[in-house]
Amino acid sequence: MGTKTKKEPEAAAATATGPGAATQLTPGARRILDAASTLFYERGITAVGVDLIAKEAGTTKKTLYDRFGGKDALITAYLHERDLRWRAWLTSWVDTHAAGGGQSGAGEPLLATFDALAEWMRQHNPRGCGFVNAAAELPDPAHPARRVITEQKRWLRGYLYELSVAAGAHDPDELADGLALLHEGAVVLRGLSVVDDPVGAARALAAQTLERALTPPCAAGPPVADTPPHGR
Amino acid sequence: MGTKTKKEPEAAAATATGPGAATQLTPGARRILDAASTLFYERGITAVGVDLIAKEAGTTKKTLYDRFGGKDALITAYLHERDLRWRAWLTSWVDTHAAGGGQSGAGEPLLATFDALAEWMRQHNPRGCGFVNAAAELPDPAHPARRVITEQKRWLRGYLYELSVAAGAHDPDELADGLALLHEGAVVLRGLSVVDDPVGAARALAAQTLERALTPPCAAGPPVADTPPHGR
DNA sequence: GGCCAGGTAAACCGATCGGTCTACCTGGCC
DNA sequence: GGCCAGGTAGACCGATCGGTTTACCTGGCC
Repeated sequence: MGTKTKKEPEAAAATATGPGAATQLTPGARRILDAASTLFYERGITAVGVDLIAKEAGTTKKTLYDRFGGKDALITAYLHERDLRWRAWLTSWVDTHAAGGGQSGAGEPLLATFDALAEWMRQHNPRGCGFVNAAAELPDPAHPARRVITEQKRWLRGYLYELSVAAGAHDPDELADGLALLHEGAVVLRGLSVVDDPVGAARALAAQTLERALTPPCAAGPPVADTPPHGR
Repeated sequence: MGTKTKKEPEAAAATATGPGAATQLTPGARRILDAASTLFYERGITAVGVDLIAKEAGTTKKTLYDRFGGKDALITAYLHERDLRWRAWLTSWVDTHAAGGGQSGAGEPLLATFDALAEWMRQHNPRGCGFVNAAAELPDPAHPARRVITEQKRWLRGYLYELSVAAGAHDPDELADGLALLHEGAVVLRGLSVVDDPVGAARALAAQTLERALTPPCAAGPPVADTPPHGR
């Protein structure tokens, strides 16, 4: 094989590396990724074939394989970009909606994350969390997209932890875990018509939790044993 | 198309109707359903083909189609049986572990549901909730298995509601919603290595919530506005 | 003009998909 | 013995899967 310029699909850079790498894409690649994002989320990853993606994007499989290298890389790119969008959405929402004078105190940014989630889901989330769905369809732990999925969840927990510390929680780890639980639960229960307003319920429960987590531990906390019967 | 005895795959009864219908199955059908359950859960529904299921069960596709009628019905039967197992597990656990003198009061049965969940997942749940995963792979709302999925979630919420009423919660609806949220969140976050002990965290948060939900509303509740900024 | 990245069009590959079919064997029941 | 449900074995169907290949067109840049 000569030293020609072929080989190594360039968009592979968008799959695993730099944050802004997903921005500059060939027009064809852009349409492919957009089409793939919609189809993967709405119909499922394994249920959507590359032929359909290419057709829907108005291109051919050739372009798809030239730009992305394969379906797995395209899946990874889809999740990566979705992750970037969600992070940007959440942080900018929190920055704008909780920066001013929140009347409910230091926990305002943490509560705002639930409002951001509600609006995000209202706009583009009728089928639950794209990452949880993807994880369901990609059992292989070695699949490159798995890293993107776990990173997304880990980032949210980390973000909630930062906000918890900033809010002055006396156990930011516990608070972040609890709020992460509520986030995931709300996303899952939405779409499955079992709870009327899952995000609202999660926010209400979060407000209760916050109230307790932000008051000094000596204030009103009864000395209940918080260790479950079977320990650990 | 005479009036012969062919037609109408019998196991279709196990897909949509009666609760105990899944019990009496042909030996071959039993092996097929067992194999399908394992494969569907561990590798994903769309990723597993009927050929593999038949081979793994030591039968042929002929038997599979004779007994179940098609892949969709087999999927439905898989979810239905898993649902039955989970309900039996949860209720029997709560009955045996919370019937006696729970020292933490009337909320004991509700807390016990989290212990039941923890043990259930420890035994057979490395890949998250089979129903959530299935929902991710079956976008079509008309798919027969969707009914089983939503029924499973609805049942859990209903069960939590009953226990909440029995515990004397002054807002059993709100409590059931909150606990359902924690259940789902715990199941999702397990397997995605982001929180050390999701079920434990959920249980701890549930204990806090219970404490508040079971005390009279006039006790210590500050009159904070529980309406989010943007209402609803 | 030459070069080349980017793209379109379409044939092609082996494998697998869900599903059907014929043929034959077995054991129990009437 | 006849009948039949249940099962095994395996060929077969059209469609689609992920992926590769050849050929040709286009516009910009040197």
